[in-house]
Parts: sequence; structure tokens; C-alpha cells
Amino acid sequence: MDPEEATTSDAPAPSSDPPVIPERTARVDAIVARARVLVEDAGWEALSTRILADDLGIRAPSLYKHLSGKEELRTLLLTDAFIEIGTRCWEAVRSAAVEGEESAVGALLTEYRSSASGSAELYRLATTGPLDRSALPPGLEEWAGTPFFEATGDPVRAQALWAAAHGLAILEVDGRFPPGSDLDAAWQALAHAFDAG
Amino acid sequence: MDPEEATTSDAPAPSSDPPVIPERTARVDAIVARARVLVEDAGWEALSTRILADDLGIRAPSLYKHLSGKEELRTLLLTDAFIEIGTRCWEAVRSAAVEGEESAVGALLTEYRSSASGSAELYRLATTGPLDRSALPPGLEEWAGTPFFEATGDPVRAQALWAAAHGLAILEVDGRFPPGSDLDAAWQALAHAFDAG
DNA sequence: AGCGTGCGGCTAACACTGTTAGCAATACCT
DNA sequence: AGGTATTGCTAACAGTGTTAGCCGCACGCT
Repeated sequence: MDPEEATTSDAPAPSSDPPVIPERTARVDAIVARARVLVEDAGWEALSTRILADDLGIRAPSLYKHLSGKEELRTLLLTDAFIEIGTRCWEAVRSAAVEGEESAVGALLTEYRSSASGSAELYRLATTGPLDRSALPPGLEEWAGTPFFEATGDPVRAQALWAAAHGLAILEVDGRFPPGSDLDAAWQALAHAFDAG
Repeated sequence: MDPEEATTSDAPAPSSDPPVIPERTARVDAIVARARVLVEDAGWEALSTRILADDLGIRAPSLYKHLSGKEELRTLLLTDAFIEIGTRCWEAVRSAAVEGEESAVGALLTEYRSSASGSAELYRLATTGPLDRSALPPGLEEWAGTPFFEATGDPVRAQALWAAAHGLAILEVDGRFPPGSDLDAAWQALAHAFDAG
């Protein structure tokens, strides 16, 4: 059951279903699938068109029969990542609402963290660097961010919490915390900071 | 930059002076200076060794008489960025302590944000992707993170605040917030969340 | 059946990238 | 003056994303 209280907003309540994404050819699906494996294995930077093509048993220029370029491949991967992370975050806030007990912020952060570190390279790809909004399925960004609004009840705090979570996540993924840091505690501190507020 | 356990231990109280960094040749200084201009202008990704060399009036291979490779150049730029941001953060918490009035967290975040967006490309270069710790001047990271400890009084909260600030900063620099977002308010929300505790 | 059309592969090639090898000139120290 | 280190150079290599153009094969249409 979705919380329909629509706090002070008359906008249509966002659905927990992700927005429809453009159809993909079977071959494109296959390419993206292989690319994803390679990215999660060695990172986006290490993925070259020739390596990907080799992996698919074709030559690099043939990729351009299916994709406009590497940038489109990045967009496709990034779209999938958004949908997966978003789905998990939606579920986190929903089950927190149902079970009623644990704080929604805590549940959300736990899920966000696990999504990020669970597919670290894909998370980095999806969240690092400038973003070509016009290439994204419309509504995806907003949909993926809505759980943070659900958990905080306020758009400003939602953005702040999302950004803070991203900070923790990306620094963890990038191994930027000094060795020996208690990251569990840091995440907990973040949850606590946004719980009382 | 990372908040690490510090005061209240028997370790020497960290100085507000940055750690000494290895000497640089005059020519290296010149190269780094030009590289910095080009990076801040078009980003690290757009900087090629040939472009940099052209700008200096030499050929690309000559750069290797001064630098071991592009990675070292990145380390040098990154080191400068850490020192500058760290210096500004140290000053922020110091003057907040002197004037006593404003919250140290708020002052620190304000300065951190302005450091990041003031030299956005350099900030991105310094904070994005994996970090080769062994190439950094020892103590730099800890020194740059200490202001967050000073502002929060707790190592765990310091790390969480630093990471959260980075999240806000990098998303802002990357233009990742949806257009029309009230970023001033988001930063304020973060400060507020970490003020009370 | 024949024919056209387009899909999806191919090779060759271009303009880049970071980087190495090896040569030459200049400056400096003994 | 002689030797050495410094700092430039050209040529070259392997790798990148990408384009142009060719070729075979499956399909639908008349």
C-alpha cells in the first residue's frame, strides 16, 4: 500500500513502477549484457569497443550498426543501473512503512549502500561525471529519487540525504576512506543525522 | 582528505599548516601551472599531453623529461587541490571558533562548497576515482580531513560529514541535481542535520 | 521465380591518445 | 677543454573511438 498522503503536494503521486524505457533490439540487449559484465569486471574505463566486440565475436565497427557510439552504450547501462537501484530503494521505503518499526531513512540508506557496493563499477559509471539528461528516459531521474522524498517527507532534505548517501557510497566504492575506517558507523551516523532533524 | 582519529590521543595535535610537499623543479612548477589552467578550463579528460606540450611550446615527449607520466601530473594537481581546500577548511573552523557565533559545521560546509565550485574541474580531478595513496605526501589526507573532526568533535561523524559534503559538492559540480533545485537549501539542510546531532 | 531492400557483418583507414627509444644541443662543473 | 647532466627533438608503437565503403544473406513484393 502506497502512502497516499501526498504531503502538501498536488502533483500526481509517483508510481513505484519505473518509467517505461525505449525498446531495445535483441542484439542491443546482448551487447549491453556483455558490456555490463565487462564493466563490472574491470570498470568502464577499461572497456574498449574492440574488447567488447571481441567478446561478442564480432569486429569493433560492427557495433556501430546497433549503437550510435560508446556514449549511447553508457546511457543504456546507466539507465539499467538507475532502474535497479531505484527499485531497491522503493522497496526499502515500502517495507519500512509496512513493518513500521525501523526508520525509513535507515532502511533506505542500507539498501542504497548495498546497491552501490554490490555493483560498484556500474554505480560509478552511473553516478560519475556530467549527465546528458536529454538522453535519459523522461521521469527516470525523478522516479529514482522519490524514495528519498518518501523517507524524509521534504524535498530539500530528500536532496540533501540523497547527495550525502551518494558521497558515502562513491567514496566507499572508490576506496577513498582511509584504511581501517569504520564505514558501518559512518553510515549509521548519517542515518542518525537525518533521522531526528 | 579524511577525518582520522586525532586529538584526545597522544599523537601530536595536527598543525593547521599543511605537511611539506616534495620539492618541485621550476620547470615542473611551470608545467603544473599550465596544466591547471587547461584543466580548469576544459577538464582533465580533455587535457592531452600534446595539448599541454603545445601550450608550453614544446613537444609531448619532452614532458617525460620532467614527469614520469600523466599520472604523476594528476598527483601533483591533486596535491595542490588538497592543500588549497584543506587550508580554506582549516581557516573556516578556526575563524568560527574565534568568532564563536556561527556553527562550525555551517562555516566549514560553506567554505568546502565554495572551494569545490570555485575550481570545479580541479575538485573533480582531486576527488574522483581511485586514489594512489602511496603517491601522496604523507599526512596530507589526514591533515585535510582534520577540520571535519574539529567541527564535529567525533571521528565517525567527521567522516560522515566529509563524505556527505563531498556528495553535495560533486553532484553540484557535475550538474547532477535536477534543474531548478534549491542547492542553498540543500546545503543548509545538511548543516542542520549535523548541527544538532 | 526474380528482384530490391535492408540488416549486419567485414576490412581499411583516420585522427587521436599516452608513451618509449634514441639522437642532438646546450649548460655546468671540474 | 672534457665530461656529464639537462632538456629539447623526431620517429615510432600500440591502443582508442569512429567513419567509409564493400559484401552476403534473408526477407517481402510483384
